[in-house]
Formats: sequence, structure tokens, C-alpha cells
Amino acid sequence: MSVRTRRTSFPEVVIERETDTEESSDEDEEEEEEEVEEDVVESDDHDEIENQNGKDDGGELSAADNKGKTPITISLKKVCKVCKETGHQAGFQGATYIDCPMKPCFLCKMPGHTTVNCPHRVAMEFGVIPASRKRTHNSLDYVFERQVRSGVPAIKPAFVIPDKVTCAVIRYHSRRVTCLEFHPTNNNILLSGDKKGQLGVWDFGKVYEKTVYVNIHKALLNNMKFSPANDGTVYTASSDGTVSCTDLETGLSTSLMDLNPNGWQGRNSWRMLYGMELNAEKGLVLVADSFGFLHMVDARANSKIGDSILIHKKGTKVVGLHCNPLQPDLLLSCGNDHFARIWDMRRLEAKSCLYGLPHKRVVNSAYFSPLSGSKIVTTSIDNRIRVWDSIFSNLDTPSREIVHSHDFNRHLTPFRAEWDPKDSSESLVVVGRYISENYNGTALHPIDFIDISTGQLVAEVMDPNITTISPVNKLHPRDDVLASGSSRSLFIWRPKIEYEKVRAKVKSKIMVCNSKNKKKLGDESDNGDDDSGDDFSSKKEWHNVCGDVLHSVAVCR
DNA sequence: ATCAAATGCGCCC
DNA sequence: TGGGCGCCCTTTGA
Repeated sequence: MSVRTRRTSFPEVVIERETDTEESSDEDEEEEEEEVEEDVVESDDHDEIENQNGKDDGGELSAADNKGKTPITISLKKVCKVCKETGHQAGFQGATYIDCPMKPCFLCKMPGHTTVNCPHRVAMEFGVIPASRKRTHNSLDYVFERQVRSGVPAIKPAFVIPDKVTCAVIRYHSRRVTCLEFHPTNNNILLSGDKKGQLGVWDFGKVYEKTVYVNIHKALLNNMKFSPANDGTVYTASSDGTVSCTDLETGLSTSLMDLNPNGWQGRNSWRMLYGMELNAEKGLVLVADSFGFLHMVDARANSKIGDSILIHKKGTKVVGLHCNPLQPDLLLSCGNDHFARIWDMRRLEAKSCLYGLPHKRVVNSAYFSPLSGSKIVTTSIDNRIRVWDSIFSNLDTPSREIVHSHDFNRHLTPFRAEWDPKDSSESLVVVGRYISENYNGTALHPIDFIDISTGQLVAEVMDPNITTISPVNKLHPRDDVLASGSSRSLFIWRPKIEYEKVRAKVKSKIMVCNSKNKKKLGDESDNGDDDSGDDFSSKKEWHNVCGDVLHSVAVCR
């Protein structure tokens, strides 16, 4: 690091420099700091001077108030951007992120180590709390035991992991994807909601057939569910405070509820809808708002049922609702008051919850297991997936806590661990990962498949072209297909063998969605360069061409 | 290239 | 108990 010195008549500038990175090869740099003088542009009223040395980010600056001859001290010492201390730095070194050692581990939140050497990073097989075997003879025992217990097979089948991107739509939504839902009967239709409130309908079997309905909501489309009575109809709940019922053919929607009939009256009164669930037996649409209340709408009569019920701490968001698949009167809710709660719909009133499942922080999602409904998986932003093996057991503590990085930055859609509805053993769960891993020099955020019965990481799925985080994931109800929402884009993954089949089929059929790229795409498809396997010619191309069939992956604008 | 903005939530006073 | 402030691996597009 060379030091330049000039004489001026202007205030002396003291620059503190960091030298420890150079391992003292210079003999004259025994001191950690040196004093030099530098030019300072004259100005009348500068309290601060911007550090113009862009490369030295993290450089700290302080300046004397007076414009006279008092020294101005500019510190070029490298400070940690996390804790502002010197002597270490947090941030990416290449594709590896180095944690600040002064903070608790970013992954498991325990002090004494960083993510780099966190034991949970090496092998995520730490069920930190053993499964409880104690029976509690609670009110649920007798009601559901007989219906449910027999439905849980003891033998775990081999997991099939969809780990190859077979098609993708990038720049499909204009804002980040918030939720996904597969069509209940048509195997190739994927619905997606986004932060703007738009609803996408994508036939990923035909890749380029897609529709985006833009007028259904005005704010985040937080949750959607297909009507059990009519699979051409979908209900959506939004941060604009409305529930809509939309016909997928026409895009026509009717509003079932509007929590803000008087429009915008300020931040404190604007009500947003998050959790949503349908109770098919009763023909009810259940929604929960950002103030802790549950609302019920009769889907057929399109009329509100009863009063709103406070089901979580007043003033907090209720982000998830789920009815038990075998006993729909059993409702599971979760929210920002750090609780997941189990309710009996037949006697539902404030504080009537059967159980409160405490978490350390906000609970992003809570789901009963999809077949027997006897297990519960929750995702909390304390970086833990919690598992209750049986709702008949002692629910005071979870059977397992699985450390997993999904504590999110405010700009992301919250991560939710989602069951594999095809797994008869009800142990496979998919969840996006927040922290990245260095894969051959690229920082990628995999989508993790976790066996919640052991806490074991079964598979981590990633594609070198997907550098964005994938917080939204959904496994197909019948096929071995994974759908992911990552930023604005949607991806369909299949197991390798399926991928090969799709690829062979698609190769013979060149699809062009974007005329701008027609020629380029034609070239791409003509050269028959499919030996490059799964890699695209370049990341840039994959994203920028935005076009269509690159090898077998279709990307549509 | 660089930068601001969009934002949710935890924590502090 | 509530308002204000600040933020550790974002993403986008101006």
C-alpha cells in the first residue's frame, strides 16, 4: 500500500490505514497507523466528507467540524460491516461468505462459532430435542386416534428427488413470487402469485402457454387455494385486504371480502390478509389478517359468517392456516406472535385454542402432515424446522428441531417447509435455503429435501444458473415434480430420468416466445449442441436471451 | 458500473 | 406498550 504525500495550505488530513493484511513485509510499517497529508477540496460547511475510495468499502470516515486547520481524520482501516470493529471483516470472499466472529452463529444462532464451522452446517442431523413418547390423554386422543393412527405406514419408501430443471419461466412475474399451487386435476398447470397481487397460470407441459391475471389484487397475493367444488376456480387472499374468487378460464374474479372498504386510512388501520384455508365440509373460506383475527366466509352464499375471532396476539399477523386433512374441524394457525395454535372449529372463540406451540421467533408456516394429519411441521425464522411426530403425544415440546438456514432478509418471501404429499411415510419435506454454499466458485442457494423423522438432509437441489434464493417451493401432488419460485421466476424440476424424457421430446420442437430473440434462438437450437449436458452456454445467456429453448430448457418472457 | 428503493421485524427507549 | 430506527449472504432496474 503506497502512501502519497502532498503539501497544501488546507487542513491536515489524517488517514488511518489498515496494514495487517500485508503481513508486515514493509519494515517501516511497524505502526498500524500512519499520518499523511492529503488534498482536501475547499468547502464552507462540510461536516462530513465522502470517502471517495470506492474500493475500500467499509472505510470509515470522520471529519472535524471547523473548516480551519484542525486535522481531518479519515480512517481507512477496514472495519467489519456487521459489528464495525476492526481486525476482521464479514462478507463474501469469492463465493464463500465469512461471518462476523463477534456475532452468534448466523445459522444455528448459538455463540462461540460462525457458520463456517457450525456443526449444523457440516451435517444437518441434529434433532436437538428427542421425540416424546409420553401420552397425554388430551382431548384429541380419543377423537382422532382411531381414524388416523392406522393410516401411518411404518416403512419409509425411497425418496424420489426432482433435481433437474426441465423448464422455467423467467421474468414472468414483475415482482417476486409469493406462493405456488398445483392444479388439483390437470397435472401440468401451476398457479403462482406475486408481490404485486398478480396471478399466473402456467401450463408447464406446453411451456410457453401462460397467462398472468393482473387485476385480481392490488398488493401481495399471500395465499391461494383451489375450490374443492370446482377445480376451475381459485380463492386468493391478499395484503390488499380482500379475498377473491377467480375463474381461471376467464380471469373474472369476484370479491368475497374486503377488510378495507373505506380505502386507505393510513398504515395503522390498513388490514391485510395472509393465511387462508378452505374447509370443504362446511363450505367455508377461512382467512386471517394482520391484526390477529380469523374471518370466515360462506363460499356458496358469499357471506361472512359470524364475527371475526382473535386467534393470535392482537395486532400481529396470522400468516398461516391449515385444516387437518382427515378432520377438517381441526385448524392449525401460525403467526408473528411466535405461536402455532391448534383449534377446534366447532367451538371456536378467542382463547379457545386447544394448544399453543411456542417458537422463539415468527412462525412462517405450520402444516399438518398431508395424509394422516397426525404430524405437524413448522418453519420459524429462528432457523429451525420444528416437528411434532404426533398430535396425540405431549405437544409441549416439539419432537425435533432441525437447524436450517431460512431466517430471511425482509426482501424475501418467507420460507416454508412443505410436505411431499406423495410420501406415504410423511417424512419428506422441501424447503429453500437462505445461506449460500460455494459450488465451484459460485454462491448458490440450494433447495433442501429433509427427512424430518431424522433431521437428515436427503438432497440439496440447485442449478448453476439459478443464483437467486428460492424461498417458495411446492411438490406436485401426484408427479415427481418440484415447482420453485425464485425472485420473479418459476422453475419446474424433475428427476433426472424424467428430465431426459422431456428433453428428448422438447428438442424436436422449437418454441419461440420472444421475437426479439428468434434468430438467436434458432441458431441455438440448430447447432445441436446438446452434448454440453445440463449447462447452458453461459449464465448471462440463460438469463438474457430470455428466450426459449436452450437445450431442453424453455425460458419465456 | 453504482445506487436506491422496496420493505418486515426485532429491539430499544 | 408503541413508535422509531436499523438491519448479516436481496433483487431490480434506473
